[in-house]
Amino acid sequence: MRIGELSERTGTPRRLLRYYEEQRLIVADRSANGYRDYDEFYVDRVLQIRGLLEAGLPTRIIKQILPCLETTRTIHVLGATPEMIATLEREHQRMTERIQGLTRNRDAVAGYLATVRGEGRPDPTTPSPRAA
Amino acid sequence: MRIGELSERTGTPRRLLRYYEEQRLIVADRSANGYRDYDEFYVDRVLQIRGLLEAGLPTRIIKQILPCLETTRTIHVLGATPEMIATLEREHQRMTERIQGLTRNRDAVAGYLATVRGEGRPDPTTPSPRAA
DNA sequence: TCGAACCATCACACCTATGTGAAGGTCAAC
DNA sequence: GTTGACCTTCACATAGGTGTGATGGTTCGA
Repeated sequence: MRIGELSERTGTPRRLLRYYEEQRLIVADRSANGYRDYDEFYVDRVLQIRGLLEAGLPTRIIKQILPCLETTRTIHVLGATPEMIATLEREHQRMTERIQGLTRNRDAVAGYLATVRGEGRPDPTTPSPRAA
Repeated sequence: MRIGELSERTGTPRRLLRYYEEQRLIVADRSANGYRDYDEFYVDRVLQIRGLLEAGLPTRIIKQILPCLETTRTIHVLGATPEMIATLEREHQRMTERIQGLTRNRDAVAGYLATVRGEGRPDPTTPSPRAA
């Protein structure tokens, strides 16, 4: 498929698809006329990239962890250099910390919401933790 | 305490403390000589801000949710406007999605690590999902 | 009274992920 | 064969979180 279709199917501006390519997160074949030609595969891949970006990882790191996250679930064990494994371990660690921090803060927000919603007479649409 | 101490105790560059103030995430008293004067309280507060930034929230949003997250755990129920509650609900939702996305990807990385570490013979320190 | 170590403001610079538009090639349909 | 919808590259712009340095005031100890 060409860039327009990939853009539409992933909800990603063409500009960004070119950017991801520039950052070497994806690689596009070229048809005779120079147009980018994407395999079906890239729909998932782009979605995954966006998910990781959304999660706060920089393209630099995403580039490193992507090869391990084949959407086909065929894990690429081959070619795992020690440096790469170290990077992954570090990043795994960071992701975990991030998740914890986010969770803590989200729960704090949730607690606050429960309180203000309850404000004496509990809101039936949103059971508060203690009201449950 | 002055900015230097707060900086050191929170591991945050002075520059950023001033930036957070500019963004109105924190407010500093001023002593007679014009120096910023921080209450003990701000150590926690700054740490919290950094946690939220680290989690990917922009200062704009952090500013809104901070008043609900008093570290003293004295929840500020007063002055919760409907707009603010709506923002919080939206943000709570986004945080949850973020956590899910992050978790999914982290687990994928973990799975990969478990595989390459075990490379045939499973690594006892990292139980693989199916081995468990 | 001098120097070191603080503090202040201001301002320019950077990086990353984006937006946006210009200038031009390709191709299918009318 | 021209129009319109695609595609290309190039390039400048913006926003948010930071880095860094210039320039100068305050405080304190030697």
